[in-house]
Amino acid sequence: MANPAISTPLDVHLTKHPDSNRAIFFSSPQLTQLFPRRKPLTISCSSSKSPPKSESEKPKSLSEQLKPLTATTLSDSSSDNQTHLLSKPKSTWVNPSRPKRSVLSLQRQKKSSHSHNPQLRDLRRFAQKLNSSQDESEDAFMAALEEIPHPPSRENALLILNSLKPWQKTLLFFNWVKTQNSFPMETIFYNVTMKSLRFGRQFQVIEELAHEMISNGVELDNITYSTIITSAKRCKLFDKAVDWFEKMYTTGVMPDEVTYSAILDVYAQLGKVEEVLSLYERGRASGWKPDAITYAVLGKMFGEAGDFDGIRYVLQEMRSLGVQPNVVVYNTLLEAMGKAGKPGLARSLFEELIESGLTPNEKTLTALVKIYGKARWARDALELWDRMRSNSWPMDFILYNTLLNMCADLGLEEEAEKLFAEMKRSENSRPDSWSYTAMLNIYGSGGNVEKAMETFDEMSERGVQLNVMGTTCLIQCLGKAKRFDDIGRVFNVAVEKGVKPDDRLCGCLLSVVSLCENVDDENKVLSCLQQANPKLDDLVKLLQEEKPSFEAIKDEFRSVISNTAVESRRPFCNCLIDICRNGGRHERAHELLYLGTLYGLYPGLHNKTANEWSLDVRSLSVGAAQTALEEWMGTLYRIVQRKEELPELFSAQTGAGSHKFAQGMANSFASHVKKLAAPFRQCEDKAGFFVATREDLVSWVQSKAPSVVTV
DNA sequence: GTAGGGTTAG
Repeated sequence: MANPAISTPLDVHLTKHPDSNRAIFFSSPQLTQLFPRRKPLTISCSSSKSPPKSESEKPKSLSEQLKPLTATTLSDSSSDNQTHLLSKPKSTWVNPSRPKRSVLSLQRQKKSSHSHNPQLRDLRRFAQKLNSSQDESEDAFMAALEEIPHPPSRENALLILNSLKPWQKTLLFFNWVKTQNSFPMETIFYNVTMKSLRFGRQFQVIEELAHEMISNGVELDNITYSTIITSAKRCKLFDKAVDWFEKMYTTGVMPDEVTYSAILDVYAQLGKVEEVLSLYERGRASGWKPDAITYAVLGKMFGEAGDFDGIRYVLQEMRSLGVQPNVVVYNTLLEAMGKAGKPGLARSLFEELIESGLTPNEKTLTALVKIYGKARWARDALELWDRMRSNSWPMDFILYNTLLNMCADLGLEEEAEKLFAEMKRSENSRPDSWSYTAMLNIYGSGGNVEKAMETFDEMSERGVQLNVMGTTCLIQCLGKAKRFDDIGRVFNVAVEKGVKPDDRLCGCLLSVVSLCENVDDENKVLSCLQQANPKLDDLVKLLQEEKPSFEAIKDEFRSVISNTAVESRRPFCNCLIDICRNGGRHERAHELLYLGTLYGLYPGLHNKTANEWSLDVRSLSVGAAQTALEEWMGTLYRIVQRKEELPELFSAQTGAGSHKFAQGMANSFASHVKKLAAPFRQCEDKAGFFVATREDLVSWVQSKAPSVVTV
């Protein structure tokens, strides 16, 4: 029976794009030729058709105009009004003789400038007093209001309203001013109050105020609408944000660029890329020259989608319009490059930022450090680190922690220790739970069990909260050192401190089970697993029994796997296979590999072309890889015997392991190949790549008894 | 937090 949870697609091969392109965007038009054009978007604009005269003269509401764009979208490619948005941004769909109706006002709403208030200091101080009052009750606040130093004139009231927080106090003051009846409540009072409510994520109250404005005939302006829209956005009420955006058109208020880019961000966060682009294009066609913030919104959207072509498009648009990115835009685009897997282009973009005379901030550097760490670009990471110090670029504790994580990614233990000590000495960047976790990760993956345990003890002494990732790193490290008693202790401390075991921790316990050499140790670890995930523990015990039928295993396996986070499913299966092999249950290991394959945990394990069949075991554990090799050799043996057609070349890939601490998968695989006397040879120029020719394979089959290769 | 839009960590 198909289990929907099991058929969830797995992201198996985290394809890396090891680009090292140093081309700089704003100065290299050739770069555009290196990449394929983005798939053109098609758009059907009902409003761009030539409508009958009478209808074209009738003003169409902007909401109506936008509808085909935002709601019915852009899929109707049969329309002859289709436009290739991205490949031809300034295309012919705007008929100059009949200019399209504007979708936004090119003039940004002006803010009133307030004149100097001689009572400013008094009023500020009074507002501070209201803010800092310990008694949060309404009565206390109302009593404190009695002491207002000057009468609440329009200007005075506005000044106080602007300085109040949190939102409860702002709202109380706003309502109090209303009861004073000294002057009519204008839009600006609502706007200021709504802003405070937005900090408190009080969308419902904001909406009530908006309705009050409507019923009292107070004008809602662009500032009101943009505040409402961004409040809804912050509360993830995207439907509400869109509703209010449409409401402004129907009530005849034209958005300016601030409101417009706010709504672009709403659609961007909804992942509605095509809608964002059509709105963007409509704005452009109205004569809008977007500012850097708009491009930050677009850049982030493409980054979230991992859409490198889209990021490139953003850069091209900015360049062609002469919009100079600011640091925030660069930061967003750097993040986006990271998510699109383009470390080389991120590096170029960073150099461009420097050349443009901007100074990177903490977020810039955090983004880049993270990218270099994940790409395992040690040289670039260390070079960047040097530059950070020599230029005294700003640091904060997130950047410190990101640097520590980078050290973990690159296996830079000494550098991490220096950094960690520096954090301890610092004023504002004391090591927190993240920092300690990074250290546990570094010591754990480096196999430095003594220091990992010292770190663990230090955390207890300093009252730093242990989290599930730290626990996992520690247990993994203790497992490799075969310190099974300590595993039980660490596990119990973690649970006592409120750590909730997740699937990664269970996978880690499972991998430790596979390292145990006797039943005593195994039971120590299994008792942890029993607490963390009883069903998984049951499955391990079932696999160790003599009797269970394949059907029984299949049922239990499916039940466990379907309740497991997608990214932990393959690791679970790998460990279960290892446990079976270690216990001498090879047949059961083959059954598990079969089940894993059946449930889609090993896509891409086998690849066939006319000339080459290959086995890719890079995402398997050592035991699972051996099982897969045996299985494959058995299959090939039978195919040779049946004299079926074979390709010229056979290959197996173990990967060379770019990580400093990566297990020697290639070595184990090589020795297993030798044990089977299989005809695979590791390529001298390509580590982790094994090949055999058809001739090798056929002569090997002819020289072997079936029992050698079949399990 | 100068009435409104955009950016940092397993």
